[in-house]
Amino acid sequence: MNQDIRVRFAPSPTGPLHMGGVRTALYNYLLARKKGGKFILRIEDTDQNRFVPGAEEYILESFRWCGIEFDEGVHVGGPFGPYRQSERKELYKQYADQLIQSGHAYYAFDTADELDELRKHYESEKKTFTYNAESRGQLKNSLVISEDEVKTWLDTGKPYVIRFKMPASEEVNMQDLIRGEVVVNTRALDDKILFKSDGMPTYHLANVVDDHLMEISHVIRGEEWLPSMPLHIMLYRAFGWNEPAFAHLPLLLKPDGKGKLSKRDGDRLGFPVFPLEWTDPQTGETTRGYREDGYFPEAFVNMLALLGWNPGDEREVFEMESMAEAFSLERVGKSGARFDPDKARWFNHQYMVLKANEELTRAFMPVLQQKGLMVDSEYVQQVVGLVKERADFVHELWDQSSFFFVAPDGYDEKAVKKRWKPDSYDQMMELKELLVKTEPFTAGHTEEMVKQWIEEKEYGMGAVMNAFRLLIVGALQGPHLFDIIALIGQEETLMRIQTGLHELGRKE
RNA sequence: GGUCGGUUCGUCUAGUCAGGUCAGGACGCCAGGUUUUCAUCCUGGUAACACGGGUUCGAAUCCCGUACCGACUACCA
Repeated sequence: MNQDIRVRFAPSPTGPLHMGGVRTALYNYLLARKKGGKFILRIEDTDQNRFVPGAEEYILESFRWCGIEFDEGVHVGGPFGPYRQSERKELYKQYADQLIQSGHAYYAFDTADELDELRKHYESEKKTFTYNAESRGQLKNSLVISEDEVKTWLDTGKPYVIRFKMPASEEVNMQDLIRGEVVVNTRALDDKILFKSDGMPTYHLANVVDDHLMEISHVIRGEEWLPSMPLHIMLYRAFGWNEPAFAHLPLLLKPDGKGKLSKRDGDRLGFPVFPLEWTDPQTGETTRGYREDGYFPEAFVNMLALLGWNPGDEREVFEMESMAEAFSLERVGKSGARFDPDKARWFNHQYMVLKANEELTRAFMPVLQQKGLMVDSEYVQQVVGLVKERADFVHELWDQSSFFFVAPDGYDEKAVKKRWKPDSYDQMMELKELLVKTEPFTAGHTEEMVKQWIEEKEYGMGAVMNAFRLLIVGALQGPHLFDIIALIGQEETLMRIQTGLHELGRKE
């Protein structure tokens, strides 16, 4: 039984893709990559009322950004298409009919309003209405109505749905790759609608039919689907089809409190919940995304992968390739994983340090241009190399490096108080004289010269260097000072000293 | 309410299937070190087996119960 691995991610285009959904897709993708299988994107748009324009494009763009690629799907095609359920509409009816034929399903003519009414009535008596073996005998369906009348109603176009005839009491034994054996008695289940009165299948039918037709080997999805696994299993059995393997992933939980991670948590705690920025076409409301917040896709994906899965060793920073290599469903945890924004930031920092200066420069150039700075990218690369390990995001680079591009427009008050001493003025004056004649103006050489001079004059290293830094940077921060002056150059260095001398003056 | 699932440091987790290292790593936090500054970095520290029974020489690990948490319970997916 060396069956080919075929997995799918099947979102419904009802809005932006939640990061939990991205993780689900990622695990599917990783398994496919690991096993040399196929990864399929299927759009589950059987609910016409919930269709949101732009959502499908958003989903595609999200995966493109994340570096998650599909072998088959709406956008790339494939031998099992179409991959959009609305385009497969004609397919489903025959399968629903097949189930009616075999006695596993039946027509039901109760209207949504009637059922609502019934539910309310039950609720008022503190009971729960369930459309099941117990109640179906009292309702309007082909199990109680005469065959002739059913035929007449059908012929006259009376709205109907097709429901699954759930056995009254039967143990369903199921195997979940993550949770092991799960047993449910059908008495706790209801006669789920398989085919809606609008002519579309529900998720349950479409999902099972498509997974079968597309020869899906593993259904890997969120834990919220666990309760409907028995129905799906029953469906496979009713059709007489082989069941795929199932794996229900643990939920992504909010950083604080309880419950699954929601958009509101992100708004409340200040982090994105979606991969990309999303603007609601209805309200115009915009929701932030990881991409726009400055996360590297590699970091986002890496962080997500480790939420619920680990390689079994102590590696944490993974590129997609090695992640796929190390991935296995056996190492996916059972319990919900709380999202930690701090750790997400840490992951981004790891990639910041890892990234080539060229790549960071490409990302940083637009920031510089926006500030009206025309700088050589060779120069920026050197700057980035010096400061990247001090930042978590590209947009933090400016704060760490502004003094490489513009002279200080003021001097940090506290720093002045602490480091601009009565001796400083004369010492800096001397330093300027020294630097005028220092040649070549490299980091190594200037450092050598300055340190030698400090020693000869028996000035305090700390006193001189801090005052010097203050004049060059405007504050007591930044990388190695001799690296800074070497980059900005001799002329600029001398100018900044001159300006600083003038601005700060001699302290009495 | 019912059904199903889950429970190791504050957080992500290793260890559980094949009982036996002071329960390991990472994030965060704290302290120290390196440094001309800040940051990075390095070193160290902090801190957990939900609870109660049982089986056993020995239980985070096996069994039972309890508690707590969550998901689901639509002509939504």
